[in-house]
Amino acid sequence: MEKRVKTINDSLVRIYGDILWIEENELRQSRFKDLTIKDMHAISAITMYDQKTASQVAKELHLTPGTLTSTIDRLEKKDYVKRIRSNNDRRVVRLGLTKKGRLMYRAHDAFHRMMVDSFLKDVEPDEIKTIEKALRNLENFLREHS
Amino acid sequence: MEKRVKTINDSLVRIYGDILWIEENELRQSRFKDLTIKDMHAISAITMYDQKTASQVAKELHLTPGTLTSTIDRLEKKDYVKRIRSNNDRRVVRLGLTKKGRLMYRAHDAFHRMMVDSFLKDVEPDEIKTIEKALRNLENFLREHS
DNA sequence: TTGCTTACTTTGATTATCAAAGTAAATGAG
DNA sequence: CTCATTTACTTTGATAATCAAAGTAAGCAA
Repeated sequence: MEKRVKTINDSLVRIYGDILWIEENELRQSRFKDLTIKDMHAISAITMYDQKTASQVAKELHLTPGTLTSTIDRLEKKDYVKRIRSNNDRRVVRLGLTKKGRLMYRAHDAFHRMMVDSFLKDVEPDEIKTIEKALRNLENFLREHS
Repeated sequence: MEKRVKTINDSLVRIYGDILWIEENELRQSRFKDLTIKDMHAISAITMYDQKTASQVAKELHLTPGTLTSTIDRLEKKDYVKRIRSNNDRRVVRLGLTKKGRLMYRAHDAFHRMMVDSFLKDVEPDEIKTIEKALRNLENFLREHS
């Protein structure tokens, strides 16, 4: 592998591996000790805003419907998430966050904001375009392969 | 969250979530169907080159010693990895790849190479410096938080 | 020699996950 | 309108990854 490509690859691999682990540690030291990172990412995917359906969230998280059901059971029991039966279609479960869930959501979002801010530290506005281009490239690559 | 930061964050989150899943699918269609992505990442961490110790690999993968032992048991049984008892210190297990393991390693590396190549498509040499800077920033941030 | 430390393995329990079967609501063809 | 089919989710039963803690065996130090 060309050296530059290899360096960037190694960096991406390290970052990828470390992020989950660091998020887990931050979580354990926070007031949300009763959650795993998977729980946190479920809360993050549900979001404060949309009232997505269970199927939508399952797809985003690449989980089977059964697994999502048990994830939601757990988060509902711990009072982070609530199920809202759709009135249009009584089969559909829409998902929302409780007050506690919204607190968690904001805390996680704040951590991500810090992470991205650090990522862009000393990066000039016109350089940001380069980064956005590269990320779009990668997303396109992943889309082609899925 | 500032709009630009939010866009980049969302992009990173999508990429993060999709990569594992896509690697898993590629794997299932390949000649290495008997491996999970976790197995693959263990093989990737062991590398073709270093003969790292079990402890080093466990640390890199953020696994406990016990979990690493069972991972290695599995990969040794499937003939991807071999244990090599150190002669200097008979407690130490050094890890190496078998022929099959090296094949897998190269295949996975090739996929990563494609991914990074796509990431850097249309990115000019001087723009690559920007990307390297941003990745260094992120690695420093993660180091501070671990 | 004896006690302490290190490197790994074993054990037992827990938990996330999936595939497949089940339930209940919506839809559509006749 | 009715019944077969599809859709959206839940339940069930099994499997596998993981961890903490205890165990083993080798090295080290006094």
